[in-house]
Amino acid sequence: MNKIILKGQTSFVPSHIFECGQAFRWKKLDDEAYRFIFRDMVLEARSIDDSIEILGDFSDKNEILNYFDLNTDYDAIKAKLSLNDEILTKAISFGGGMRILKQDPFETYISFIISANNQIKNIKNTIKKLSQMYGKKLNNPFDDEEYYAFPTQLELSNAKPEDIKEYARAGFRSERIVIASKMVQEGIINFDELKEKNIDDIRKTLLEVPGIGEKVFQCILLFGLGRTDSFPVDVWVKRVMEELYYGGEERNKKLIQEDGLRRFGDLSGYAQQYLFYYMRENFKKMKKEEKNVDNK
DNA sequence: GACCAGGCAAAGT
DNA sequence: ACTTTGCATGGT
Repeated sequence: MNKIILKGQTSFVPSHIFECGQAFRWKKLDDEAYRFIFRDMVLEARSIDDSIEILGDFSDKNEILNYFDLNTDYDAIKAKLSLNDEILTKAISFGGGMRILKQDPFETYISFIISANNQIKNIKNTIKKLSQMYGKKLNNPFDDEEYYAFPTQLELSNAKPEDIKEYARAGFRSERIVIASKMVQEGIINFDELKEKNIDDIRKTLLEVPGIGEKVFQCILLFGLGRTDSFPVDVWVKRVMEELYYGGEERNKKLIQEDGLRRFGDLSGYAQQYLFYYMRENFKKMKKEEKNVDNK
C-alpha cells in the first residue's frame, strides 16, 4: 500500500470534491473519507486533522496529484470569483474545498450521456453495473469488496443495448451508450484531436453523437477535456441562477449559459461547480428539515 | 399516483 | 429559431 500525505491544503475537502456532481465512481466511507476508482486503481482519500491522505496501490504519485488538479491555484480562483459577487462568496464559503478532477474523456463522455434526465444515485448505479458487466476486475487493497474498471471503448462498443437496459437499468439511454462507444472506436470521435480544437468545433463534432446536447457537451468540456471556460446549465444551476441572480425570474437555459460565461469567463466551470454544490446541498438540507417537522 | 431527476430528440408552431 | 412532448427508471 502506498500513501500520499498533503499538508497545508486550503482547498481540498473530499466531500466537496466527490459530492459536487462531477464524478460518479466513489463511495462515502465516513465523514471526509471516500473510496474512489481512478483508472485501474481503487483508492481512498481522507482528511485527517489538517492533512490529506491518499491511499492505494499506485506507483506514480504525480498521476494522482494531477487527477486532483493539484497544480491549479484554487485560492486565486476563489478570490477572483468572490470579488464583487456576494452569491459566489457564500457558495465558496460553503463548498470551497471543491477541485475539478481531471477525468478520463471517454468515461466522462459515456457518464454524462447516462446523466440525461436522470438522478445522480441512478447514474452511479448504472455506471457501477456497466463496469461489472464489461470492465476488468480490479485489485482492492482495502477489503474484499469487488470493484471493476470503467469499460473501454472496445468493451462497450461490443455490448448489447438490451443487456445494458436489462442489467444496468439505463433505459432509453442504453442504445445511445453503445452507439457513442462505437463512434469512438471507429475514430469518428477522437478526444486527443478534440482537445486541440476551439469550442465551436468541438461542439459541432460532439453534438453529432446521439445523447449529447448542449448541457452534456458542456459537461464533457469541463470534466473530460479540462476546459473551464464552460458552463453546464442543468436544473440545479438553472434554479440557483434564477433564484439568486435574477430575483426569481425565469430564463431559458441558453440565456443562462451565455450569462454565466459572460460573468465568469475562463473561470465559468469553477463557478458553476461552486453554485451547483451550494444549491443542491442546501436543497437536500431543506428537505431533511421538512421531514423532521412532519415527524413531530 | 403525480412529479422530479446534472436532457435529448423529434414534432409542432 | 423557439416551444412542447415522449422517453425508462427509481425515489419521494
